Amino acid sequence: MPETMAPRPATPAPTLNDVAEAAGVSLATASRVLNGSARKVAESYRVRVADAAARLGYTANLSAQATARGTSGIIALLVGDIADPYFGQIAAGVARGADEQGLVVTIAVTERDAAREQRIIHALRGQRPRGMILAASRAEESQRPEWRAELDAIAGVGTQVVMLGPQAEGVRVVTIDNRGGARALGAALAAHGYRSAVILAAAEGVRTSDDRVAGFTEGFAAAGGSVERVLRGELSRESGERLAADALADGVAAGTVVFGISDVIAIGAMAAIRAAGRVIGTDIAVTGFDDIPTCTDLTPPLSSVRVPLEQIGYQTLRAATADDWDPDDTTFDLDVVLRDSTPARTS
Amino acid sequence: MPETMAPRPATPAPTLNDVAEAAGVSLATASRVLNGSARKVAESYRVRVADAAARLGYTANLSAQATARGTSGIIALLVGDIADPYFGQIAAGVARGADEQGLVVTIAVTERDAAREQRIIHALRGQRPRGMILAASRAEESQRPEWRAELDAIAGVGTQVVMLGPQAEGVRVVTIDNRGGARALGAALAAHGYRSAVILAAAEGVRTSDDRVAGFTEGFAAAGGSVERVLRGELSRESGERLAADALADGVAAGTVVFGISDVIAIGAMAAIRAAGRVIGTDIAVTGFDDIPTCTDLTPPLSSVRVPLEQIGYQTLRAATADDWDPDDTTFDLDVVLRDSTPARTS
DNA sequence: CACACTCAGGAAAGCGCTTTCCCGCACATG
DNA sequence: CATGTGCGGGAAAGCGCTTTCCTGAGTGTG
Repeated sequence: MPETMAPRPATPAPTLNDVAEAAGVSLATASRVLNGSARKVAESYRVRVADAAARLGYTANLSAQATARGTSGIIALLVGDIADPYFGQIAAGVARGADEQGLVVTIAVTERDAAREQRIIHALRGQRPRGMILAASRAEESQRPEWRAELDAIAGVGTQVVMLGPQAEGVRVVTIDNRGGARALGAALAAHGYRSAVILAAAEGVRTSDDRVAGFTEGFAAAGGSVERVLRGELSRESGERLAADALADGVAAGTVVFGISDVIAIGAMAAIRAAGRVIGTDIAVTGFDDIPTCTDLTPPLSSVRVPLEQIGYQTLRAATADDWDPDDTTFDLDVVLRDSTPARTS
Repeated sequence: MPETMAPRPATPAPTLNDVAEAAGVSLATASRVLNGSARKVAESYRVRVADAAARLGYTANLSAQATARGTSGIIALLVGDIADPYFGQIAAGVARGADEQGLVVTIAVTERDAAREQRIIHALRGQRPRGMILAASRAEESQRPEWRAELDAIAGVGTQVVMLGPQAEGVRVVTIDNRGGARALGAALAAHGYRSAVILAAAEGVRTSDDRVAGFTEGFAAAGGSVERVLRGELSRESGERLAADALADGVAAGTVVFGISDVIAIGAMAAIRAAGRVIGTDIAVTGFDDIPTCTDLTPPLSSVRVPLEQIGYQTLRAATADDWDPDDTTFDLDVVLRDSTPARTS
């Protein structure tokens, strides 16, 4: 082992024992002073210990603390892709909540792959985390037996599991009313005079996508519109671009609205539409979903449905840590935000 | 404590002891089989243990393992704001590298605040992480004595610190050649016929910002351009918008190029310019830095300097874990990408 | 056949904490 | 003055692992 740089100083980290000795008290007392205990310690001892700790630059060894206590201050967060602004915002909310409670968050990337997710969950169980937040799970997963077994095992170590998404047995759930939001979006567009729509979605079985497709269809149809086609791909910009190109190749009538079930998909679609020489808005309208910050910077600005992701992340953390938990608190309502990418049709 | 949902099953997590008993071997043997040891174990024992572990759904308690070993498999990552695509991409690279090596990454948000950062570092030291990646530190920090003391203490617990940014004593460093990239950008714009520039930067002392300002100025001036003004704010869209509005209020000549030292700043500037009724590109040109994915989706597409953030994140992780470490591997060169927001001037 | 030697399991001593007990002290009570 | 009762410090027993020893069995040698 070369050990090229940063030769470890011979100063090992001070232990609680060191602090106790320096303060001239017992280990037990030092522990009580420094790491919140119910028992009182005389003021005189308290200061001596606190001083010694400060002087030595003591920091409790969290691992040791966790083994002794049998529980850690860790929140495990599983996201599909941390570079995606969708998950980034959620992570920001989770991080804020965790910070408030003095918890640490470990993050893992599932790449939206179920097998990978399960492996990660199994590995993370070893941390004995206080809570585990599943932000990228599919609906069907929660039915599979191995999955159930893993979840039970997790509950066994005292970890509270929270899923962001659809109802599921035995875990707390924070739901986004994707269906309702999409319904409102469909209705709003119909009210704007649109009668024909093409939907660009993710694969069937991705619950978020399915809900948005269903909701939009309901709302749009109820107000007299009709969904011509639903094309399925992935939750990515590239997929949106490809699907939109396919649709355009098959012919898309002027006055149609293209609904990308997430903003990144819609953004890809905009690129494809432009590349095909069509005009976004007056010719082909486009709307997304999520209302990521980029929406307002596009030309034309992209219509969307605002999803308060940071808030959601925060609530999800709360759900993981709160002793009492009222599921009613945690359905988020969404606002439709129409912009110039879906101008009112005055025909 | 209401304990509303998910009543903990009475099944506590199986311990290594349970596995050993189930397999009819000693604790030591079980440990050697399951958690990589140099010592050999007879095949017959090996299978019995492995079977028992699988049957019981055993997962090693990482905290206990860490206390016993005196070192953990944790990488602590400090970012300014995880919702910012800049940090999001870096985090993705770090996560990928960590996953490859079976490490876990804990993430903390400094909000770009030095005091907060220091608090977090102190707290995270308790984890005894294998490595700590500082992605949002300022240059001056590394000089302050408390800072040095904290860093020494961290090294004392065996944590390898890696800073993303300027050179610093005693820690490994991964550098982005901001100055060089910006110089190239300035030169390229001058070559495109621009002669006058306004720079929108972050506060003085933010090293990344300072380097980009300096580099751009060098490159632009060397080729005959002149930087009219440098306005300072923060690294955010809002700041970019505000600064650009200020500049416009003071008057900006047609043919000037506005350089936002990060893409988000440039994007804010684009909004302000448009709001002022000016045309981006032909009238006032705009360029950013970082080349976040959004750049190509803007209208006009935003010129920028490509910074391979995911790669950089990956390399910082390597820097944190590699035994041998060659600092030369880790200066990243940047590519200028000119798009329609800075058309060639044909005057 | 006595005598080093390996080899691999198991007992047990940690790792740095928390927490249960025990115990001596000071004060209150009859 | 004997007894009861809090109170709070300290000894020590864990927590679930790793790792150092110790030990007995199996080899090879002269």
